[in-house]
Amino acid sequence: MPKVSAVHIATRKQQIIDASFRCFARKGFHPTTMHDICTDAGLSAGAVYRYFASKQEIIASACEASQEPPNSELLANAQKTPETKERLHGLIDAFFTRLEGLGATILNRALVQVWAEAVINDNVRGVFKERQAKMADGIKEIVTESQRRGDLRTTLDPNAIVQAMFALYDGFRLQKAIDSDLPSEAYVEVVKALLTGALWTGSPPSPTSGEA
Amino acid sequence: MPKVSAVHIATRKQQIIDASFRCFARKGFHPTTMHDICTDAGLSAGAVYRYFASKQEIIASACEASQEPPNSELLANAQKTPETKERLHGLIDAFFTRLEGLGATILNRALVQVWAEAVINDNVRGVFKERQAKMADGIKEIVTESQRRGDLRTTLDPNAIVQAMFALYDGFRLQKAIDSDLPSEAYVEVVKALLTGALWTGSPPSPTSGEA
Amino acid sequence: MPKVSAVHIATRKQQIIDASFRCFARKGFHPTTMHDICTDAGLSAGAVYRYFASKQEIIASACEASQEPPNSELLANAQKTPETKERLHGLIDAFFTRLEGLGATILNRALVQVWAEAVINDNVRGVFKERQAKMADGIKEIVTESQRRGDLRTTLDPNAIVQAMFALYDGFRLQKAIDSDLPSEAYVEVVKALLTGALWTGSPPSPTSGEA
Amino acid sequence: MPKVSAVHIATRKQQIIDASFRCFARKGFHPTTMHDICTDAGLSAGAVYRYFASKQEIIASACEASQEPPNSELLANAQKTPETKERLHGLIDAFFTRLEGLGATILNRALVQVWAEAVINDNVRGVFKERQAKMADGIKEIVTESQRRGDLRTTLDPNAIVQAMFALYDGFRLQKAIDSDLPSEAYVEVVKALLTGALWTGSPPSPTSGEA
DNA sequence: GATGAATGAGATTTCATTCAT
DNA sequence: GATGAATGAAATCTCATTCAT
Repeated sequence: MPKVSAVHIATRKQQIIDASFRCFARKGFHPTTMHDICTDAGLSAGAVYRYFASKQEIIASACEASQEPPNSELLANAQKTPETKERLHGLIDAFFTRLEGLGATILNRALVQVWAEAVINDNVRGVFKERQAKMADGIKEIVTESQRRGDLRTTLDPNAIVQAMFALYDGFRLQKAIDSDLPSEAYVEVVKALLTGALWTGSPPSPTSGEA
Repeated sequence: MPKVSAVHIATRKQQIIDASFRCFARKGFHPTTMHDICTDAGLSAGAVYRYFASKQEIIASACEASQEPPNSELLANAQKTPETKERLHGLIDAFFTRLEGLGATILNRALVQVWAEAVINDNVRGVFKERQAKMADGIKEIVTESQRRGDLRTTLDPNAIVQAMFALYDGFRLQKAIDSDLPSEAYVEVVKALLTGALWTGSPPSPTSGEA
Repeated sequence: MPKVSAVHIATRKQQIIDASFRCFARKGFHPTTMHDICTDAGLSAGAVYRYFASKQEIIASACEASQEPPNSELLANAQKTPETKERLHGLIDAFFTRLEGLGATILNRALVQVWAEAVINDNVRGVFKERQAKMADGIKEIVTESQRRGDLRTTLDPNAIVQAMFALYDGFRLQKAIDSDLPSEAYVEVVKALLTGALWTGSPPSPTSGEA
Repeated sequence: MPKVSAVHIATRKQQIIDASFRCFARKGFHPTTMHDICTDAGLSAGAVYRYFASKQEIIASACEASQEPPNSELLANAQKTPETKERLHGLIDAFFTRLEGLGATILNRALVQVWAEAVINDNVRGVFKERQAKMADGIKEIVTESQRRGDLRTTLDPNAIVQAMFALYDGFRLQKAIDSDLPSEAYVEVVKALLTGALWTGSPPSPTSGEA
């Protein structure tokens, strides 16, 4: 019985989280009512409250769920690729490929709501920073490895490089959240070019350039 | 009398917008109550409603106010600088310098709320896209001019380059909204390096690289 | 479940309409607060709003409920009486008998509020005129039949005669709304006398009298 | 100075009462705001409050003003007419002639509001009943005189006859308040006929008819 | 387990009234 | 005297949450 129950509970919880995602992407966290979620999930208020103690708990669960699943696999794949340039391009493709497909718009829109909530809600911010830090660590390894190889300039702060990579990713998700029809291909090319020196075709940097 | 009145009205409106900004940055649009705004502005409910017809109107005004003022001056300055690299660096400095100072944290946090609202609110989204487009146009001129000069690769879509520049800016503002202590210097260096070919120190791109 | 629900809903709606009637008779539509209605109905605000979407909807429902139920039965009874005089007396008795009893004062007072609302509110006026017209049609048949028989002067406009009958009824209800102790008997006698030629005992009308 | 002041005060008061009348006829007492009245009167809130202590006072004044001015003259005129039938017809004409003209619709509509207020407001009801009683007294004299002359049946309660006369008047005003286009002529003919035995053309009443 | 009617605190908004200028 | 900005109590309505069935 506990086994069956556990599966049932997980199913119901997922059903509710899925519904809340759709609602949050459509109306944001606070304008979404419990009634909205119940209707979208096809459950009664009483049923929903059996699985989540409060709306806050649903918001927290949705925030957690909104973040990338542990991408150790992604990084492991990247590390299999020997050449730095191919490795970075592969990483970029892996991330941006996620932004295609039907569920991506809902995910992007919900993510922007999560950001807004992280700004004002200590708990959500805590979870958010933790996940972000974990992901950053994985990327940072790749960056410092690339610096060690002499493919990325060593005078630049590897943390800041990672921040820029996140910015290029999140900034684009924001743009897609607001305009879901935005195509990705040209943007991905630019990101690849930025990270592997293929944008700038002017005079090469002076030896000390970039050392502020 | 009209003179006095007009000034008075403008003052009060600004007072209310300022208060609402602080509230919105702290709690987000929807959890902020009119009571919060009244208290923060030091006015009674009736007084606030003399200047704004509804909470929605205050939100809309705050959204408009949150966006960069028309930065024609910024662009004009950039265009005075002859060399492309200096020009881009100047532009980057101009934008990121704004992110320092006391009000910047409030502005960044409020901006993330504006993004979240733009995702779910047609009116706010409309205003947002319009302003964004206007700013993008200015930047795009600089990008295409740089491509014409042969300083930026012409096979890359200038619109996508502008998108990447926005992403590098907005993505960082998001990070500062969530962690206001984040220092800017190292990040700015990376952005400059990215745009002027100073990050990548590995093998140069093959002639056809970047042509997807 | 639908059966139980339907009965339950009807019961609750009636409970709320009854309470609102008492409140409206006591304080009028606009000075009556939702709190008054909730208290009088013994329900919470939320419960009341489950059955009526707004105060306006309660007012509209009360206005409809305040009007005489379709009195086809009344008219059918009248038409069974062969003699015109008896027929009119029966009709008068039927109408005025309604004005006795406990609920009548509340009904009269609420009705005056409905009149006031009909004057200023297009929707209420529409419903009011429609019901009034339906009732007038029934009475008019009796009047024209009486004229055909030669019992009522044919030179008088039957519509105007019906209007006068309504006036004698509504005008008295107004008086009872303001002074609920007013006795009905003497008044009813006068109405009967007016309609069946028993008031005037002076010289008979000249043949052309009444032809303006 | 006191003389000038007195005139000024009276002028202003009248200006405010006139404005409030228009507002009350349009929206009813309670939905009318002080702002409505100020705007319609072309005065500021402060100015209005110099002449009336509260909205209630304006309502009370409007209620008083809404009632027929002491119609001693009307009655005196009637009493100059020797014959009962002419006398009653003259009285009826005098009353109903007032219902023509531009201001009459506003007056009728406002009057219905006054009735509604009289039902729920002790002060207004008091004033209303007093005025009503005064007017009734005058009419009653004419009725009893007519009974003494043998023109109206003496077995009918003179008070009830007066009530019926009021009902015929007020009931019609109600109808005109709701439908201002309603013509008066046919109705006036019916009222004259009712009161002077010209409606009923059937069998005469039995000697004891009307004695309940 | 599931339901959905009921609760009631709290949100937005209005408006009669005051008072400094 | 006149103005109209400001006040703040109170009204309408919503919605997260509970609990009897």
